[in-house]
Amino acid sequence: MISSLVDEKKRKKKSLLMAAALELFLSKGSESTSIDDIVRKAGVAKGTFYLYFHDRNEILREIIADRSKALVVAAALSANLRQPASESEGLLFVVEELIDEFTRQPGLLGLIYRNMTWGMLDREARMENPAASALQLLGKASPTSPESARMAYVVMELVTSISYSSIILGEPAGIDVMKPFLLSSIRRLLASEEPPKALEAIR
Amino acid sequence: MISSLVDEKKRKKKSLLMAAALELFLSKGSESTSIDDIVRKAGVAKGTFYLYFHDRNEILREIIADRSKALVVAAALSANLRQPASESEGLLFVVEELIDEFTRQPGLLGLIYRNMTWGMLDREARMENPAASALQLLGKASPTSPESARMAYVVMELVTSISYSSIILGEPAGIDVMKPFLLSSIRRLLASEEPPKALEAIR
Amino acid sequence: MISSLVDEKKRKKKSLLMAAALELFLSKGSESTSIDDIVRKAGVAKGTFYLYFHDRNEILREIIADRSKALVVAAALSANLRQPASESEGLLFVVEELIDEFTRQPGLLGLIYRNMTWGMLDREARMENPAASALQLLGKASPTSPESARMAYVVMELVTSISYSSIILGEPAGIDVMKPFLLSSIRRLLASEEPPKALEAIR
Amino acid sequence: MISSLVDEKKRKKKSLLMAAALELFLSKGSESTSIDDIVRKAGVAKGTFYLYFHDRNEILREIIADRSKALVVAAALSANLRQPASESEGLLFVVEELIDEFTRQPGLLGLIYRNMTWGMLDREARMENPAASALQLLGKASPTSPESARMAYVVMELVTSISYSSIILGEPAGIDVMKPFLLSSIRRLLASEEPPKALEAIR
DNA sequence: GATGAATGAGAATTCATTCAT
DNA sequence: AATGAATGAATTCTCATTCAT
Repeated sequence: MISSLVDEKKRKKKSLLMAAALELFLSKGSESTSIDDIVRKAGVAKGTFYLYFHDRNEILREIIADRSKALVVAAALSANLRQPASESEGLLFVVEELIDEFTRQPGLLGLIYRNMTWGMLDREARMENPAASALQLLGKASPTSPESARMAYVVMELVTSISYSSIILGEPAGIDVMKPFLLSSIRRLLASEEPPKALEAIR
Repeated sequence: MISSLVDEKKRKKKSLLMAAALELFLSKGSESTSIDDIVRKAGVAKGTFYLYFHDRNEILREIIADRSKALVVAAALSANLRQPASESEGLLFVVEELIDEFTRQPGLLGLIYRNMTWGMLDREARMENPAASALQLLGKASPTSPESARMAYVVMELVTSISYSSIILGEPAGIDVMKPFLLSSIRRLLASEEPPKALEAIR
Repeated sequence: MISSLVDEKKRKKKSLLMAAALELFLSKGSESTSIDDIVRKAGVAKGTFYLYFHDRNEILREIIADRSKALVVAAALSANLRQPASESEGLLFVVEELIDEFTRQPGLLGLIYRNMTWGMLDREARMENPAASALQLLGKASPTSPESARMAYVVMELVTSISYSSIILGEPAGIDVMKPFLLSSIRRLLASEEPPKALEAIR
Repeated sequence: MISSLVDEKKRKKKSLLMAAALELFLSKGSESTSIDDIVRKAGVAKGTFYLYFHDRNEILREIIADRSKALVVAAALSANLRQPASESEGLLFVVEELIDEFTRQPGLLGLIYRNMTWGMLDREARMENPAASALQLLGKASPTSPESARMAYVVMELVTSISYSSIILGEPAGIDVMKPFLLSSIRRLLASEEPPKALEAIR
């Protein structure tokens, strides 16, 4: 009872710090955000920060793991609503939702791109693979073979890095141009893995 | 001319600084290399640094542009020796050489991955596209369509990011596993862009 | 009585804290032991510390007084077993036992040397003089004259400081070399106090 | 020429810092003197401190080595003026001068006592022994045997620790009482080492 | 009495940048 | 052009102490 109240408070303070840090990371970049900035924004004392995090990297890692997970979960849920007919189609829907989300939150994309690896998410979520989380959430089984797990990883990396260069840098073209290009590329990548019929279905 | 001698000297000191900085960036990371470290290693005074570079980011950018270019040039030359039969095959050869070079120089890969974008190289080299430089060096024309320029860009991003996660982080598998996987994926990506014959030729 | 039970409990928690602190002081030095370290080791809350001690110096002083007293008591008891024939011989035996104990517990020596003075012990024990405690415990009377009280004090200081430099620093030689040297020096110091003639001669 | 001017300036700045630090160490103790205090008093920027010293301990060590040496040199010179007839008498004169100097500068005594060992001075001065420095300065040879070197060391420790407890703490009596007591004790210590004649000479 | 989350002053240290020589 | 001593703002991190529960 009592302890749960205290625990509640503690969780809140941690969230408070993470929220403040996220906002600053997005607005001025994680590099140029000092712990001083974070505690000032969170309205707590400097020492309090160190009660919850060992150093700036720790809060950064936690935020990225948290946000990435939320991102994938949201994308997977949205994808699911579209009732994909196959594993490939599911992944494709997830990719599309991710691109849209990155477009809406370019700051988050910038934060994630430079500081995360999809492997983090796996470890965090105890999943075999980042795309796997999406697929699991889609109610589908995890990728059936190491081969397709690798393909999912490659797809996720491709989406992230092209989204980054396209949305943030406008290279080699804007996201409006790159999105269909990316989707068709991924379709092609996944195609040969599936029997011709399924391939047709996706297209 | 006297002025050319002076220019020569200036260029030498600049190179000296860049060489020292590169070595340090590779061994201890660009983040934790101070200007003090650089000038000490180069054996020049602190003030001298500011005669040639505005700040640490400038020397970092210059080094990355320089090394990336060298990387692509070397890969393109090696690829050329293998006498590719088509544009696609040429790009594929370049990719293979790049992966090998990244494997030999993981430090350089780490430096480049976090701090460059292939767009930098384009601007620097006044080329439309990173792969374009490779292709130009191969004596082929620049990518014939915007479509294929985009594809080249996508391929380069894919190679860099998967090389990074594979070689540096071992995710989702070692480079020995990922290299063939990556090459076949890229082959598939490029395939549909070419007429069936060319496709055959590459395989 | 209830109050005595409470007192008992209080004393227990205090001892618990002192034991934890002693262990830490010996292993990492008093300077680098924080109150946090102490309470963590003792398994009590931070606030509890302040219920029993005003600050870190207070617990340090108490520990040193406590340990020094124990040291002298033990040395005196051991010395007593050897049935010294005179006050001088008694002191000499105490000295020898002290050196042996310091050799066995160099950590304690380090703690004591930098932070105590034999006067502390006197005040604590309400004795006129540190050696006095030894002598009293030996069942002998307190030093008979201020003169011999001073001599006892000088002897104790000499033993402590030479034990410290010899055992901890190895200067000017190891304790195996310095112990006999020290004992013979002290014998010489005490000698002349006894036979009237010699005493006169010196004065 | 030019470089010597710069060197001169550098030495001056270092001395400036050491002088400021010494004054603060004497007035508020080395423990509670921050680097901030030192640079403020010296009137230089904080970074300047780190140009000359690695940390607070380094400046403390340098100051103590410097002051101890000055102390011994001064004592030895004064002792020399009194034209000692023997090695023992020379050491005795040095001791007396040291006691007087400690009496005049109790702050310095406090600083030295807690933080130095006579061995430091030896190493610093490349002398075999602290007392040796005194004797060397007296124009006498270094202690002739390891035995007498040890005795000199013991004497120096004894003087320092008794001066400390007497002058700073008033234990077991004031320095006016302890000085003659200490001198006669030391005389007794040294006595038996010398042939009767020399003994006479000292008296 | 006991707890431990919260505090915030303060200490050490780094480092890009300037500028007199 | 070249030097390198000096700067001081900025940052990280520690820790004794308080106080509401």
